[in-house]
Amino acid sequence: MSAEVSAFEYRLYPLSSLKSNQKKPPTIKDVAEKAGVSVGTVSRVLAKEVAVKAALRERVNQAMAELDYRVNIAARALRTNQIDVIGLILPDITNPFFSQLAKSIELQAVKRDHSVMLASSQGDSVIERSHVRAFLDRSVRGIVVIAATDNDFSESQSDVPIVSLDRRLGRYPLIATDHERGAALIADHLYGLGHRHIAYIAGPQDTEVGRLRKAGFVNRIKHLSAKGERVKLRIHHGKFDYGSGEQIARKLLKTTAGTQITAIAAASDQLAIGALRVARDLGLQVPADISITGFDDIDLAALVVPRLTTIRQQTDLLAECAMDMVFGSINKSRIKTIEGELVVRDSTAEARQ
Amino acid sequence: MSAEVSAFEYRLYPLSSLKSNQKKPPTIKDVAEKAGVSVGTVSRVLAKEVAVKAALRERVNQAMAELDYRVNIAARALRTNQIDVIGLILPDITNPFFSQLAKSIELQAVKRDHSVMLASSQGDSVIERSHVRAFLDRSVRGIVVIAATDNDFSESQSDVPIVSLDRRLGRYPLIATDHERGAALIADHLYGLGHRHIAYIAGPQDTEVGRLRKAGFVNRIKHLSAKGERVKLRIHHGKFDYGSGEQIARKLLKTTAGTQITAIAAASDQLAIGALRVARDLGLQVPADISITGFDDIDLAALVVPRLTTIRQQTDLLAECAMDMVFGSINKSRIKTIEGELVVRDSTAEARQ
DNA sequence: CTGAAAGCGCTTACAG
DNA sequence: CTGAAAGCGCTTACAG
Repeated sequence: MSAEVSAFEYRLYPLSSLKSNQKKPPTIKDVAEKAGVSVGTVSRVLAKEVAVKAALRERVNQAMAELDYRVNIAARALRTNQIDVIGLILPDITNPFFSQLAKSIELQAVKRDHSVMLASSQGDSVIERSHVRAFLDRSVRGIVVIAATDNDFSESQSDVPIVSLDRRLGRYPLIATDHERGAALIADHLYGLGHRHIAYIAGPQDTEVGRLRKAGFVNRIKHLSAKGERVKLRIHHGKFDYGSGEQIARKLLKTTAGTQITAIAAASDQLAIGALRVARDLGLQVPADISITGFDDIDLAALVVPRLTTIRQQTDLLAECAMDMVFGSINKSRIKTIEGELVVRDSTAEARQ
Repeated sequence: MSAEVSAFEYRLYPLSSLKSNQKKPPTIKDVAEKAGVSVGTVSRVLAKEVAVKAALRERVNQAMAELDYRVNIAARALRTNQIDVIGLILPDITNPFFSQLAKSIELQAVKRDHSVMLASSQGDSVIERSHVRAFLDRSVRGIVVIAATDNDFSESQSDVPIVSLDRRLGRYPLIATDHERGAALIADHLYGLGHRHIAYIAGPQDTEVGRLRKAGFVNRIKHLSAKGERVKLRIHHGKFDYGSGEQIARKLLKTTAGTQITAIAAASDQLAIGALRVARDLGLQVPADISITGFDDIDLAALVVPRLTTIRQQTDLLAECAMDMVFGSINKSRIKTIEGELVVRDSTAEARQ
């Protein structure tokens, strides 16, 4: 009895149909049959080749519509060694600036009928390297990487275009904001407001970004110092995150030397926001007692209290240039620089006396 | 003369080698030859099948190492109708809570040797739908979606597991925080601090999350009202973003009724942070004059001034459960709920008299 | 346990 | 302009 039941059930749901109880999706062959043409012709219609007679094209399109045909991407990839995917590698999607960049990249990719694969390096260039290889294995159309750290990374010669964005990867082309000049704009701004005791919270010096922003700021301050009033500049180093900002600002503002400081220039908005929070904790008014500046202009910069004076990076433009370079000619230039823009908000004011 | 030169150049760089001047990557066939076995055996070693003699396995592994062999993913995908990719669809990667979730998902995927493809729906369920189809076309291993809005979405029956995370997609299984209970915890907290004039800033009511959090909060307040002191509750509706919080709080606090309010409970941290900023603009001290609460516990919640009292969502656990469900048995439960946790920080205090 | 062979669904020279 | 056919690099019954 029980055997009978189970046999009956088996008849109803044979194993093969359990695993996939929908019919197999139609292939190019089905379309060809239905339209009464060869598979080659279907493929040509698919590829939007012009050299197909309108009548045939029409029949093929109709057949595809009727069958709800969808091209098999794996088969195409196997033939062409290429898929419509852009690989994006970044240190941490949680970083608001990177997530803005990721959004822009995705937008650009969709605009070109591509998808994006996302991989986090967690700031580790070994992981980063393995992600690059993995993307290459997948025959992606191109790879965009926001590099973890400086390194001499270089994959064995490959057809796949690799470009770095914001933070340089090895000798690959780079699209980035002019960090040096942006930092100089901040220096000018603070100097113009009469600040002569300034602390600079630098980003990590094992990244080009960190070094460039610091150099841009410091050199500009030196320049101004040389031809005008002298500036006392203290420099501290951290990462780019909130925590570093908090930690460094706390240490800084508690020293006696720290009490003389009238402005803190931070190498990133996150650092600046961390500093903002410390200032508040210590009962300092921003900007009345102390001015604070950032870099990046993440969404949050306009929302913190007080709103942050910073350098705006044009993420949309950066992403667009990166993708242009991926899809563009072979003759890629080494580096493409985008201007940052000084955005003056409420966190800076004239230096207190 | 010029013809000669060009012929010479052509000889040096025939077109085919210009396009790809690296040698073709080795295939399973090359490995088989080198190891002196059949391609079938190589494939079996690749698949880590145990039923391969150690001696052969050894030879194959050696050959693969020497040739630096890498499996062709497209070919495998064509055969198996499956790739080691998880599709992740979310409304906006820029939303800090979603980006935290995305990070956790990617971590989980890597742990299972999968990659993630990212697609933004921009809160539009038509785009969302097309992304689902696109992922299905790619034969991804599974799809995780943070739904744009409520809708009765349902793809034609498919082998590919689809699960929704945080925000429900159609009738697909959902992994989410217990929003209702979380909101009730906030209600208890505020009531316990003596707040009797409360404003609730609700999230969009065309999302289940928005409705559940509101219901959880409102019902709990009603319950407390019924058996204790009465609470005056005002409800306003917005989106989940900073801007809505700012806008609603501003309107709210400027009314005469608004001045009686001693607490604002917001349906998200972003709304709460927007409200925080308005309170500050209007010269209100938080929490002395007014308490403000959020929901999510994004990184930022612990960094704003004052630090935000909120409900912590366990993003790692949410992501893990979602991936367990993707990779898990066929017998998926409709819904899996994770507890939220009340995190009391500095933005709430006893109600002013 | 292993090999020979079929076949996944496309694209693309090659003829005509 | 179109068709017939080869082949991309794998996996997997099927024998043995």
